[in-house]
Amino acid sequence: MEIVNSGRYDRSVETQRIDPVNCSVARALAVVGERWSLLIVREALDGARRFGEFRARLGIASNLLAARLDTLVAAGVMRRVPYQEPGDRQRFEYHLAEQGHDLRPTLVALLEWGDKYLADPEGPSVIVRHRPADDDTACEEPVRVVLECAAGHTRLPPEALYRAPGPGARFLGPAEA
Amino acid sequence: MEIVNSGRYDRSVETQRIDPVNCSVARALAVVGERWSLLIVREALDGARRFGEFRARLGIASNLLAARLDTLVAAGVMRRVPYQEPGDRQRFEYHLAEQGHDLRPTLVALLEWGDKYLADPEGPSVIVRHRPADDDTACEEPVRVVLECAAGHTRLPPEALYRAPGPGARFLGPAEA
DNA sequence: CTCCTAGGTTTATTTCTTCAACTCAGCAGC
DNA sequence: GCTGCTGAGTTGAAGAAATAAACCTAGGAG
Repeated sequence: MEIVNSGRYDRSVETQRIDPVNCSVARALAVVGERWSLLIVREALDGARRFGEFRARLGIASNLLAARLDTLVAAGVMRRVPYQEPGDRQRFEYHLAEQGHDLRPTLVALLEWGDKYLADPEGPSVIVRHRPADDDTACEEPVRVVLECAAGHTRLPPEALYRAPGPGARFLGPAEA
Repeated sequence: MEIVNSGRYDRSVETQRIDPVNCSVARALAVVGERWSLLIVREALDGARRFGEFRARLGIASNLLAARLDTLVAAGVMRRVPYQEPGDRQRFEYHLAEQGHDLRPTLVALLEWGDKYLADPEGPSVIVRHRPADDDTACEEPVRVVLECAAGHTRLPPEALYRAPGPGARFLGPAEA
């Protein structure tokens, strides 16, 4: 029953535990909802790649960091990439895979929420800005996350949404509302 | 060697634990990063209000549900509201506060990510749609989360962002990037 | 030959989850 | 007025996970 890939426990994508509803939010949380996972991804998005870098930035215990990196690699969020400093042996660093980059909106949303309700009295410690690409204007403006529907209505307020069943819907509970 | 800042981070809620960096993401996760919190908020956004409703939908143990609801109420994400069914004693139900509604973008982002990478073979089980308001067109189109900068550039890809220090920035680690 | 360093393991202790059983207050039926 | 039922929780034991700290390992430097 153990799906162990390289270390002790795994239960990453096959959790069976925290997936009481057939919902992608639950499945996403099964992968990145563990205690340090999103913070690791955040640091990776900010450029961290090496074990010690994550460790120093986050203050996480090394065994937990190792376990979380294993989970994230197994889930395809990060890749384990060998490198070799001149005059040193081969080691590994951890790069974000596409899946990891795609967590950016989630993290921006969380950051925004935290800034709004839990900010430091001095203000936010981090601002996400628009990095100008080659042909783009050099805007550097702060970035926010907005909800937009396929018809083009944008900046929808949270109340303007509702959940509708999709093709994979499965109603297992008694009270469906 | 441990960089963990000794005792300066009690000001927010009761975190104490997962706030190694002065960052709103970490603080947000201290509030809603516990194992069931976001799922509870999701159900609340979908209309759940009563203890038993959350319990039936999520399959969570009742003591944990009670504990999480307490945490969410203490953090201001939900409100505990008395109600009384005719011919029954007073009980409490749990309504989302504004803070809770503002988690919607985070949940949509997570849903989108889960749909992209972990979806059911049959497709997503839930689609978030635009609910038409009174004066609005009845669009009902699916909703996505997009990144938009203050200069109006919208649908930014994840790579187009970078983290810049804000007013409350505090650099405690060695490598700042 | 020993020390240093990055990148981890191992181990012991504390804390959190889970599951199951139990409480509590009011109502309904007998 | 006693029994049982229901929704909303508490309590307690057992297992899993988090934490902290010590330990290991492979190569290079002194």
